[in-house]
Amino acid sequence: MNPFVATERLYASKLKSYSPVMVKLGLCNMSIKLSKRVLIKYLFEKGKIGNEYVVAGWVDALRIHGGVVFIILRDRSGKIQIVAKKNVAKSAWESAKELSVESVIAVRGELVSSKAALGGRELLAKELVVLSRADPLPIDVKDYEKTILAKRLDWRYLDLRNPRNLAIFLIEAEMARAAREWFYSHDFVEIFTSKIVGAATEGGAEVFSIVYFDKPAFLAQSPQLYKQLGVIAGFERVFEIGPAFRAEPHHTTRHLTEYTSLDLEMGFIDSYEDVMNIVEDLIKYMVTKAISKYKSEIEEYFPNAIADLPKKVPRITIREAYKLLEQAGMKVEWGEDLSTEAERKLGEIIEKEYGSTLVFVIEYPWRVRPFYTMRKPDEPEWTLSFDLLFRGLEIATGGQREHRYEVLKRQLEEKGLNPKNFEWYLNMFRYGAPPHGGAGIGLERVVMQALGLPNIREARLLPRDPERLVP
RNA sequence: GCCGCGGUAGUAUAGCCUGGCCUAGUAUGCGGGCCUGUCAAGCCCGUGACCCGGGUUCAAAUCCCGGCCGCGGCGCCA
Repeated sequence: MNPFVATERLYASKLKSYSPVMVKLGLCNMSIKLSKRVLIKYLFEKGKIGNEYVVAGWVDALRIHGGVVFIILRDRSGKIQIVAKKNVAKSAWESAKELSVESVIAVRGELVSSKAALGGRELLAKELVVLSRADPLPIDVKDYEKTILAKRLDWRYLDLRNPRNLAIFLIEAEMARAAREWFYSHDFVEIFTSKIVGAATEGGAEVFSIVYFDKPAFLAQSPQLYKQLGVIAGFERVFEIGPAFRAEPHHTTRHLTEYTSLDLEMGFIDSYEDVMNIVEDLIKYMVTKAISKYKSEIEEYFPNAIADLPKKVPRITIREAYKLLEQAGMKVEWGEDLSTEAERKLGEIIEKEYGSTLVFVIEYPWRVRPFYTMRKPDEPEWTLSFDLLFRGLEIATGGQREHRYEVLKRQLEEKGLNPKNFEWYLNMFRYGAPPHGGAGIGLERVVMQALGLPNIREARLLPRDPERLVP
């Protein structure tokens, strides 16, 4: 049995009986059975000219003439032209000429070859049933550029009827799948940590407050402390793909208040170099898998997408970065974090000098890094940490963590945090904690930079920003 | 949070600076008509809008003030 038909029969077998709604709609009386449905792709790959098939999907386009109606029907596998002719099947033609774009229909028809039709085949309708008629559309589904992003997001489910916008999420899903595959094959254990927390994890980014019965609580801004728990507990290597929340009122094209964080943490490392090796390998695997699987979609819809990734990702210290930026005529503050403009500029410089769209910037100043970061033994003002920039935008942060109890406690206090709030966390380091490190990767940012999207909201199914909470 | 730009039919825009000729233009959508090979179908007819409140003026889409909403830059971050 061919895989397309098999999938559809699997669905059908779950529908043991018709629902009262179907009876009311008269769907039980129609001679088209959705259980006999084949995917459109099947008609082009395996369909026999002259045979009858049932297809169903959305009306992608409509061209209504006098005695003939052309319908471009779309399902998840592709598109095919349906022809309804008055002198072939009058009732099918009558239904067809009353259709609207994006309505859902089922068609029984004969597969015929046609020089004029796309792909050389079309379906000559014998019977056509309107399963759900669509009202006039509030946004332009055919050409997404004709509607501003804010309105598209208000009607996200219609926006995704556009294959370009849907492709973003197919690619994102493939990246996440590839990441999991990579982690599992490298002996990492997937963990699922709580997103409701009693204390802010890092003290840096703003957190969302929630009410947890009678206690104050927060939405987790990062699984940082819990993935360290995983390592110390004895998993040694853990990862998590989950949401992270940031209550920063950003108005930019690269921030979300809720995003997907791809986190990893590993024990028994010699240095943060080990973590960078892992991150480099992982990112390459994720991105390469996705862009090769969706090569044709990317060529068709994303002119600014990257073609491939560099073989070797350069690693430069932030002090070298300051120098490069100064040489390029930019004013930089030594010992400070890189500004947005500086990161962008650095991305350009590295791409020109090293031919790489990716760059690790290492040894960030202690004053801009969180308390758990391990400092450079010989130069304590600098840290064993890194950021990964992709086309001038930070997509990952990581480093080696401080695992020595006394040092960690001192660093916590130095950052002005109250050790009482971190008691459970500090205690972990009293009962055997291996040297370890890890990183966090922003999934939407990877997608955005890989595809060259102008706004990160495009890479999030239902984005949350300071204003947007619906849908 | 600070700063800047904007809000005109379902959608996208013109008009605003320099108030009147705006009965608000165009494209697309939508409704109707003609059409049996279209493929962004075509042709004809029709439909539909100045964010809200206040002010200035003989006169406001246009100028001023307030509000709401949207977009972007920065800081910060993934």
